[in-house]
Amino acid sequence: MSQPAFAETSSVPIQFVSRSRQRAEAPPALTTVCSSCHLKDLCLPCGMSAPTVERLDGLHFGRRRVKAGQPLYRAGESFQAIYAVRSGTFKSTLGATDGREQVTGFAMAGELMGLDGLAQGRHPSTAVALEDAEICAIPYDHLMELSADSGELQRAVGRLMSREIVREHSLMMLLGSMNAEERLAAFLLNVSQRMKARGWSATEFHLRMSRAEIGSYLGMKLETVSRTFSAFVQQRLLEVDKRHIRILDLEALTRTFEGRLQ
Amino acid sequence: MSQPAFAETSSVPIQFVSRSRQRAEAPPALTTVCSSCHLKDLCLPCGMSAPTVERLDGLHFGRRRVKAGQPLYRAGESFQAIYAVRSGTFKSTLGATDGREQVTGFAMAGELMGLDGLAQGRHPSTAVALEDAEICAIPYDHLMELSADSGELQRAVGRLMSREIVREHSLMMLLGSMNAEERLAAFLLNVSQRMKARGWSATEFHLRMSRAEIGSYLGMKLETVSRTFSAFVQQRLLEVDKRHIRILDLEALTRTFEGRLQ
DNA sequence: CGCGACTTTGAACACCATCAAACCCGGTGG
DNA sequence: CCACCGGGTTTGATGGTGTTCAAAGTCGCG
Repeated sequence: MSQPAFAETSSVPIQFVSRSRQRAEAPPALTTVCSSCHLKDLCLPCGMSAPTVERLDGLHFGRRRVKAGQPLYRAGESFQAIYAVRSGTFKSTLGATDGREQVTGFAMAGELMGLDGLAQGRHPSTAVALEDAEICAIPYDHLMELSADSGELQRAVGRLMSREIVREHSLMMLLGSMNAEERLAAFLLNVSQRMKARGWSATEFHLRMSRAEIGSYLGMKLETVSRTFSAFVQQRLLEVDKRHIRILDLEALTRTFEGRLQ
Repeated sequence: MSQPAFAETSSVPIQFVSRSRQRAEAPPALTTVCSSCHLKDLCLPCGMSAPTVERLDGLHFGRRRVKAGQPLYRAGESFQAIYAVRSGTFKSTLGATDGREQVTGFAMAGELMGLDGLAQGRHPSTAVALEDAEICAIPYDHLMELSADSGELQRAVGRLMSREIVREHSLMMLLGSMNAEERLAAFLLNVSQRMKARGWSATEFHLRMSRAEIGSYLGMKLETVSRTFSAFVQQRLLEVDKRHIRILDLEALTRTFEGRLQ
């Protein structure tokens, strides 16, 4: 574990811009307030009352761009902030000492990353952008200070962490008891729902990750992922053109793994 | 994995403090204070300063016995409290609508359960005692109130949840990329470490769970678990008599899955 | 154009699941 | 006392699913 902390991580330093400064002089592009963010119903403020969201505006979010293929943070780095995806897609990976690594999740706009770093004060995982992306860095200390004053905020943060646990539970279920078709169906339906929640089509979308990354996430080899896609095409459940997916029969796809999840 | 250093078990006797504020319907439930609990270095108070632990004493823990085979809580029940195991062993399971269920974890003395219920306000999983057991019920509302006053406590709770996320990450790695021998070796070494942290032998112990439960947890069938045990016996890594395990060669067992985890 | 990264498809094989039988052990009841 | 039962475990034989190895196709890009 020889991880030079910030050496190669980012060319662009995170900028923490206070809200007053922002009003006064800072370029508006670099700071954000939750209350006027278009992602507020998906992201950190989800489910909070308006006054509480305004409280969040006091947070000094730093915005940062991350180029495709670049890491947002790496395993071993000290934990300072959690991250909210503004645009783009990320993968989180856990590395083994023998070089193998496994994808533990994909994050889309409005989703949070880095909650796992809190346990040890260092990130155990690495987050890499799958396309050019933009994030909000939410300083954890500051978030804790704020939530000490607000029960609602405190609870919301707890719920977010709990939701992450629940998410991983379903993934364990998937990895522990589903076959290849069920796994891929579950994955596609999950992506479909998340696309829909973001106002995109639930039945036609572009995957940002490679077959190998999907396979790593689902616990199967890239060849098996590819074969399973082909099988779905043959069954007329999907149309697939490389990473472009069109779901032809959502119900049948759902039936493929019905009763297996939740 | 995260193993807090083990401190003296024998010394401090458990103190039960009866409280005047007790609900009418409640049985003469005993309450417990964290500061004098023999599990305090493993459990909720782990890593907290003495003053903060004393703050925790203000929590009205309910103690409860759970008989072998009985549920502590069931999927679907409303979430009120998180639970700390005082004695005994539990399994957490996630059920599928088709009746299949999967074990998502085992909890031993000092470990917490139920954190996943916070997300939706109901427990998504069921916790069942594998032997006669005793737990502390930690009312979540009350815990939140307390932690609003104490940054340290607030952080500790956050760390606990994060640790759960990290734990599940390792399990995903296991389920996603290990073969049968690696999985069982990882499981046995994990149990071994947890036994050791509780002052028991790291090399000889009694498993509380069946082959089927181990299999469910590790994503394999009970027959495969059994065969893998036999293979380890043949390799002179273990002695196995039903659920009684003696590890003969800890290093070799470690080598079996070296580099795969973390 | 040609290279590299990614994807698809085929063929053979390995590993684990499945089905089946036997065993062990404690508990119950004739 | 023994027979019987049920739950859990072990072991064998067989087959299926997904992996592995290999080759060829596609696409973007310098």
